Amino acid sequence: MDDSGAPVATDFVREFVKDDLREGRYTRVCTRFPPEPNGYLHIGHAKAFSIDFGIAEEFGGLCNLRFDDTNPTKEDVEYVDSIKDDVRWMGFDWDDREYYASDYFPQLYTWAEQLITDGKAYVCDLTADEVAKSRGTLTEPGKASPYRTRTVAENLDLFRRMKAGEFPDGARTLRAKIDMASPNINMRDPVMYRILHATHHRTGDAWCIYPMYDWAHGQSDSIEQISHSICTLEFEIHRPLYNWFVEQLGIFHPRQIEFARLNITYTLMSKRKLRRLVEDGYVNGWDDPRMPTLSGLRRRGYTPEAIRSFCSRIGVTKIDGVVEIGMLEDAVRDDLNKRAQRLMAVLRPLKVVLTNYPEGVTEELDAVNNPEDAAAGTRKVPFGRELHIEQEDFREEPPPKYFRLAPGREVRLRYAYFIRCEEVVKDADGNITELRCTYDPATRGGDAPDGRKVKATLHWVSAAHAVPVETRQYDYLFRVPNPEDTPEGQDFTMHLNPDSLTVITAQVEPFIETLAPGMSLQFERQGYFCLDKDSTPAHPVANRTVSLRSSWANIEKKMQK
RNA sequence: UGCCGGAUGGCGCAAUUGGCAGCGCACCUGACUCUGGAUCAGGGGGUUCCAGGUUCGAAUCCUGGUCCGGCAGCCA
Repeated sequence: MDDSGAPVATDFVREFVKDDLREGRYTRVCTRFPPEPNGYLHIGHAKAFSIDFGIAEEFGGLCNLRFDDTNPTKEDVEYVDSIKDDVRWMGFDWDDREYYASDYFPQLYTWAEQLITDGKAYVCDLTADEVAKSRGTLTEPGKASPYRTRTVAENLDLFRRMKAGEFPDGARTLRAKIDMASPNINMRDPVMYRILHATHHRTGDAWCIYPMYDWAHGQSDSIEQISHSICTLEFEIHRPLYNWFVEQLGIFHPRQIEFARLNITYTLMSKRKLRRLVEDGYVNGWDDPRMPTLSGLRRRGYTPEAIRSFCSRIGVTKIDGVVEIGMLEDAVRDDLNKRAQRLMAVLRPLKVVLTNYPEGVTEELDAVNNPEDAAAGTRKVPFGRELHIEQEDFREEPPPKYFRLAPGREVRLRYAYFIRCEEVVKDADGNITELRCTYDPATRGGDAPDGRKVKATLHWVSAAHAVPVETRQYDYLFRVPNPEDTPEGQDFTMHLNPDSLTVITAQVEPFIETLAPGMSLQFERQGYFCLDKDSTPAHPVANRTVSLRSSWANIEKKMQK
């Protein structure tokens, strides 16, 4: 139970940790988030580090940030910087415990020599192709490398010369001597070191041999005294290998627990494929608001609270499933509803002239900033004779259940007056260009003293005061729930949604000019927006985070069927 | 065909470890409302993968099967 008496969410990982503590396998909890700096973090990583940091915090332990930077050909400081920004933005703190697997290269090297000395590792001269062939298959055992029986002295000598740079890339590897017949292919003498004459973003040219992930990861955890090494399902089959290494070395033994990675409909969660979208120009960078990256979601207007809430709602299991994107959208709406500054913005303007309203007069009307938060106060909205309303808020021939404006009908303009549509003005082609309406001065503020009701309240903006704002309306990046499902010979790009971005210049009440970029907004009756980083006072730009729920949209959809 | 793992309403998860299968999202109905939003009240939807077994009683234990995912990088 927490302070409110509500049960604290638990899951199988937390239960394991609890058991370990109770049974004394570990005396304190230490976890880590171990990204490779080869791309930007996405919401799947947010799930992972919410578990890592969350569990550490709940059990009074610590969570380290460690960069698994063992492959210099794919990594870059740009990525380490973005990763730190994203984790911090999400509200997690690793204090000074910022570690790098590359810091452990010397220790790893020493341990490798120890395994050689113990006869548990050897230098192999087979090519990559030959290793692949001799590894066997899923159903047949592998064949021993002809170099498997080299003497300790020869192995040591060769390994030192590998390190000294005497051999070209790929010429030799250091391999663990385990079991070529193991049913677990990871145990068939896995490669520990490869020769790579590449400059590392941190260690420069100090090394020309680099540890494989499988050799580096478990020992890195061990060095940091990680009690619970929480990772995704695909590493489950590697666990016996990690255990083997720490046992041979006789060092601290972390417990690895695997959970299912996050999948969400209508998007992708693979760093490789996301990079492809960026590099081939399908999106405008890693922080494109259509991307499921944390930087993209941030720019889109998602808040850390919304993402954390989503992560806790989806839970942690070993079931490899797919979360409907509606869950994520519900989490942002829920959060933004409580915090977003309300504004009126007309996306597709329809001119309204109030024929009985004096010309050249401007009134200032009071509007509530956030009905969910009285502390947010009110603001003034200018009102005049000529207004814009939303095109879709008028129908010359209203269908059943359509409550909005129509000829002869009366509706309320939010925070303003009741108006009645008296005349529809059309151009030569029959397009509606203007509505001529009358207003009822007695309804100022939005209430009728005689108690009469209207069925609809419309948002509006004064034509004389409207500020043009570029709005970017985003739709799903893919047209299908599972973009990875493609016919033979095709790839996920075939499912890209050509309409994932629609730019519309909206007419917005002038209050928007006082707001800072990044602030959460709601354009009433439309959706949640936030001011983009491209926004300037002269040219405001707003991204649509997510539309508002709309029961009218559902009714319309059903009527079409 | 080998090994590892998984299976509970459409989706995500629970079920005090053998005791009336619940919750969130989605969906539907109604109330309320100056956002067709929010809120509130209610509703539909389950062969708990299948078949046997143990038991007064099985989502849970046992046996056998089915289906799905992962693993054959000098990637992580």
